Amino acid sequence: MQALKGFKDILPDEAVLWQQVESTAREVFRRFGFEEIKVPILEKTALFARSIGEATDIVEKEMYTFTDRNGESLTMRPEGTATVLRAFIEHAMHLRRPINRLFTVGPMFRHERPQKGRLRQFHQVSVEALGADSPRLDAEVIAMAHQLLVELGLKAELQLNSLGCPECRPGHRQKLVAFLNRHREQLCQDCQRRVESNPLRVLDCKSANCRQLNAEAPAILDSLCRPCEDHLTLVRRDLEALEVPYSLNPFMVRGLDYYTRTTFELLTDALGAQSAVGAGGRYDGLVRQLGGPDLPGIGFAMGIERLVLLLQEQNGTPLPGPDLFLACLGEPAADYGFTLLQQCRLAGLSALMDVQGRGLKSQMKQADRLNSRFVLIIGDEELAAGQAVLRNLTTGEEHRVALNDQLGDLLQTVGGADGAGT
RNA sequence: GUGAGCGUGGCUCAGUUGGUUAGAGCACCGGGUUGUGGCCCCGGAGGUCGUGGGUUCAAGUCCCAUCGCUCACCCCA
Repeated sequence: MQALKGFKDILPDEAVLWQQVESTAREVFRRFGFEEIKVPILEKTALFARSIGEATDIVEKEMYTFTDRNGESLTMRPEGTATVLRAFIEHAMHLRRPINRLFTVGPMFRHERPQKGRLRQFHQVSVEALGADSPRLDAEVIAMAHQLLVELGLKAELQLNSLGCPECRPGHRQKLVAFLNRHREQLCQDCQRRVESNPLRVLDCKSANCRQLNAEAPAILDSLCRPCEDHLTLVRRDLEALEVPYSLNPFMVRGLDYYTRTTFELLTDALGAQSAVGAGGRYDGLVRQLGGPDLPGIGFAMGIERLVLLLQEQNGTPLPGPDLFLACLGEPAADYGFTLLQQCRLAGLSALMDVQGRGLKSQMKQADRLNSRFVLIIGDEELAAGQAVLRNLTTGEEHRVALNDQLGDLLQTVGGADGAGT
């Protein structure tokens, strides 16, 4: 038996990095006033079809969709925004406060061919700011995404674009399709197909020919209506004021249909073909489209696997070991040690001892392999004397501590050292 | 869905033109030190060579099929 293709076990060495990503995200988001919301991973299929777009690849061929015992079509969420918005609408959260700043963390599912940094079950931290169309909110959200990467010690390039709105986008699309059709023979196979299915995607093509042609293609930025243009200008002004570095990429496109105006991606060159560690944008018509009030919103998602891969490439973080290992010699000492072990744990220490009756040398070796900070050696003599030998495995220093009910010496030394030297 | 590469102990890999009991390093266990870890030395355990079939006196090695993994395309976090 083995895990399904594209599904992965996260072993302890790697789980440590996940904890680092998640706790850093929670801390940064907290400072920006974002609150956690926990939502189901299973929804009615229609929710995703309506929000992401019927004609997108995700909906057409990548969703884990099945019929449940009641005959209803259900889908394992392929992204986070639709679900959070459903919850937002269902609980009338817009009445709770004027702007809801929400985030959620958890698994997403897409039936794609697995690749480096891309799994069928992957995990995202997903952020949504709902209730205002102010460009300042865009800047705030983008700055927060940027800050999370900074605090994880990761470098990524922030690219910004605007996709316009229902007012100006159709005009641009028309101009673009006309242009592409005029130069159809110069496009690659894929792009010839894209002209029909998703003309914007042509702008994002990596083939040299297409890129060259794209440089002359009508840019969305030139077709923006006045309000959209002003919006972008103000977002840029705020990002500059906050000293968040970015570059404008007029060719950036999003895979989901619901985006309007501001879109952005956080890109790295360290993950092979999977260059995006995070991406997001504004989705002003989406809440209404899902049957809620006509409220604007902006959000982004970061891929946890991709962040962890980046962390792994940067440092080799050793697993933190226990605070204390009890090395006991003989049964009386082991019996005493076992109760002492419990006292240590109740007092807040991470503590372990051998349960297989092994020799001292072997126990010392175990303690070393576990990366334990201290070892307390207890034999018959120590029991009789009411004193045990406490050895610091980092420095090799030893001294005797009293074995009494208070454990004062022991807790002060081990607890007080607070991870130093490990 | 398309293309390419790779499957040998827990991990990383070696294995000559097919030729005896399939090796190494790391990790694991024991001993050298019967009460002291890391370094060193000695020993041990652990492998249906992904799976099935075929060719051959003989297959880890050649052929076919199949499964799995990886990378890339598509698309995307």
